[in-house]
Amino acid sequence: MIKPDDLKQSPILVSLMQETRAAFAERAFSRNISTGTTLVVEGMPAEYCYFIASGHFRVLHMNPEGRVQVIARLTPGLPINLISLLNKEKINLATVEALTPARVLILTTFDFEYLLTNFPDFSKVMLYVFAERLKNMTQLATGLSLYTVKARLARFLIELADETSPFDGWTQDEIAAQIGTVRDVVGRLLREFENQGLITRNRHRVVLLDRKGLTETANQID
Amino acid sequence: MIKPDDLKQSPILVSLMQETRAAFAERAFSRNISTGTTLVVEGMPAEYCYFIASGHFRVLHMNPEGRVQVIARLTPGLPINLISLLNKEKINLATVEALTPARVLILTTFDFEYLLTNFPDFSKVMLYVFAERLKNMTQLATGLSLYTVKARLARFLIELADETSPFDGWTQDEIAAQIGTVRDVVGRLLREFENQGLITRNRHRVVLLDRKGLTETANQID
DNA sequence: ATCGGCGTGTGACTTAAGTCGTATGCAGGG
DNA sequence: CCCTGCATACGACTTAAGTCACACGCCGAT
Repeated sequence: MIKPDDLKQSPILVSLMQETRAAFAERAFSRNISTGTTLVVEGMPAEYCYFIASGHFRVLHMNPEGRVQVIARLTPGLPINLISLLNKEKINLATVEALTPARVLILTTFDFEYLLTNFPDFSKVMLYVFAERLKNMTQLATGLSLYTVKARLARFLIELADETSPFDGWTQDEIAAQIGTVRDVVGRLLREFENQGLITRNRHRVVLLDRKGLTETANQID
Repeated sequence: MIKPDDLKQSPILVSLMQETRAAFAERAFSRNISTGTTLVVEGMPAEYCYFIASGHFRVLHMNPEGRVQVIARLTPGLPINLISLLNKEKINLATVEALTPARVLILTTFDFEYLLTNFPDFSKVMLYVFAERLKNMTQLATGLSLYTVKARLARFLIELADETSPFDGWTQDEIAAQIGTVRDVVGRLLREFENQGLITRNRHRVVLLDRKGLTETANQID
């Protein structure tokens, strides 16, 4: 059983009205997730949506070859699989995996729709969340199309450095899946950046040395 | 002055409640747009949002080189620039151009937010619109990252053939901007498809000959 | 009819990025 | 301690895709 006040932990749900949180808490149940668990599988019928109580997730697509593109990384508070529920086919549109131990609050499709229709502030908050995600997706798409891998990696490193809660499970494979390339290329470019004195690396952790220089390569087109 | 019943023309706004449409009509004003007009400029302060009464638009990004990536094509009923208004920086996140003569209904930021807070069905409808767009954006991004230009073009042609209201202003440049490549490459591949007997072309119009064959190349990874 | 602009056709060349093979290094479990 | 499994390092090779140069054809405006 979930207590309404527990939901105040969530940076998203906290902005709901008291009664909305109560209705949410009444219907949701919670579940613990261990690292690496696949919470949602693309192509399967969509039955639930989730709200992250704690932990990190990644949303991804895979092509027939097995190459992966990460669509989004989700942090506590954010919803999972809403879009699948809102699309009338009700099929999971992407795969979602836990990157850390995590806990999620689960709603059935039915309860989710109930909240949506009866608690206006709920759908309004979701709208803001979607706007944010749409912005990120746009950046991802335009990055992939209009900038080189080098520029995308430079951007990624800068954003990473600015992150408030640094996640440090970044393997080269992870980075590659994030910026839309393969491991080998990431390795090569990191070496190149290191030789140029833009970064240093010790123990799988990248440290920016020359932020301005990196910003330049992030905008380079040649 | 806009009459509430006019809004029933819009495939999106028609699903609002009578009173919501009335409130919308009371606040919106309308404007005619000629082909090629840039309605929204990326980077400028976001002051209005728009709802398409008639006509087609494209949403795009441009890199410093001038290469263009189309993010979305918008048809009657769909909103324009909502995401920019919902993001707290209130800066236009992309550029929007009219592809045909068009008419739009305009709301100020203030009125938009007013409708959002006071008419729950309004925000709920927008949520569905966003879900759809998020789905499209995801497809765009994963296509760019995980599939070849050839596969993307094949997909594009198939979708185009399935379109209900065929838009026929498709130059090779337009197609290129849509699928994330350049004119030359589109031309080359169309020729190749034609030689393989997958399509024919007469007078700037592409006709599918072998849908199954095209579907195959759409999924090819080699 | 002539002109000029736009969209297109087409080959030759360049290059960013992906692929492959093999080597090294570190870390945890038995 | 030694395996075994992951993550990384790095050079050689391949290729998809972008770039360049130039020619052609169509259409609307003068």
